[in-house]
Amino acid sequence: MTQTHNQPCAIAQALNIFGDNWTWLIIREAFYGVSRFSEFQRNIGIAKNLLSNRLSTLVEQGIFEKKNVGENGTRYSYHLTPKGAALRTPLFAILLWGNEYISGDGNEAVLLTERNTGRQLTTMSLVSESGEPIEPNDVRAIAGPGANQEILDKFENARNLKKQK
Amino acid sequence: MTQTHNQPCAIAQALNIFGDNWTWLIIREAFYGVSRFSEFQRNIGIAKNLLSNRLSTLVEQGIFEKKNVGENGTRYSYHLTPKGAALRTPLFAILLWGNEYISGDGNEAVLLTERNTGRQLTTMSLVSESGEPIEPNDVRAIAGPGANQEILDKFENARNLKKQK
DNA sequence: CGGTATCCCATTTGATACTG
DNA sequence: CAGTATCAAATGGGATACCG
Repeated sequence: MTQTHNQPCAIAQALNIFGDNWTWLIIREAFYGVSRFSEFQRNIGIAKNLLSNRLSTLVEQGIFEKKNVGENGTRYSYHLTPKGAALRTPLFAILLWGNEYISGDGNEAVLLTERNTGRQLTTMSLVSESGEPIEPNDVRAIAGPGANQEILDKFENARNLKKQK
Repeated sequence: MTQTHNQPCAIAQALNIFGDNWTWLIIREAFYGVSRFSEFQRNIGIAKNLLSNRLSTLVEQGIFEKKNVGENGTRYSYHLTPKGAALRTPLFAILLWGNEYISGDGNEAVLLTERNTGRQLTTMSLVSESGEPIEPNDVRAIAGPGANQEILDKFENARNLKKQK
């Protein structure tokens, strides 16, 4: 698509930013410590003009911060803002899913581990206010304060579908 | 891009499937209980040929299961497989990020709640083997058994970058 | 209903060249 | 180094028509 939708659902909104694969890969590289234009380019294998576009958008969106680090103004670094760093959660979620369902056990190219124990981490979960992990079945999606009629209808419809069962 | 990369990293692999926004939206709809071709089409506003393509790919990938539910073979339903249902984690992660950093507090179109208490869920976390949520700073990404030289280099490089600080 | 086939247009892409 | 400019080629997009 590439074309923007205007659904109020945050998923659709977020996808307007991250619909492009390059963008995810750029952010992944940032988590690995990459901050320079040429490094992104080399590691990802992206064309310069595309990288330039994507980085500009990400800076506009407040996900990266561009700093001048050159002695004479010819070098820049791109670092994740808090907003950008918060993308670690979706990114890790995708990684764990891919490890389990694409790579498969024993073939993972990248693993997540607990720093202290070195143990592998394979599970990600919603956490309650009291700090307890919540089972997927105990989670409900509901319409929020920013919902429009379309979303209200959708949840109404979802309720009806469940009743029919 | 659309073009497939062949990096072994599970993120890149997963993006080969989900690089397309339509795909995420289709899966989102599936979580809302949608299972029919025409419903997907109407709710997402996607062209028929595109929907057909995307669904075919998703069935091939083992994310949806296509069942014949028609009396005379003219009706089908698409349901998430366990592999597909596991995408709830990345999807929720994206939703929470979008709620916090795009919609903002009080403007969320869709919220996640705990079924029993009705309390809003805003946090997602990696969970240790012993069932404890892990802080982001306590997580390390390391090269796994399926890593190639490129990935090993990347982590080597990341270590060097940290030492410099 | 659940698609497939076809067409045409807008966009995206990557390569190359160029610049401060 | 960190881009911008340009451009031909490929791709993705939606609309329409058609089918079992």
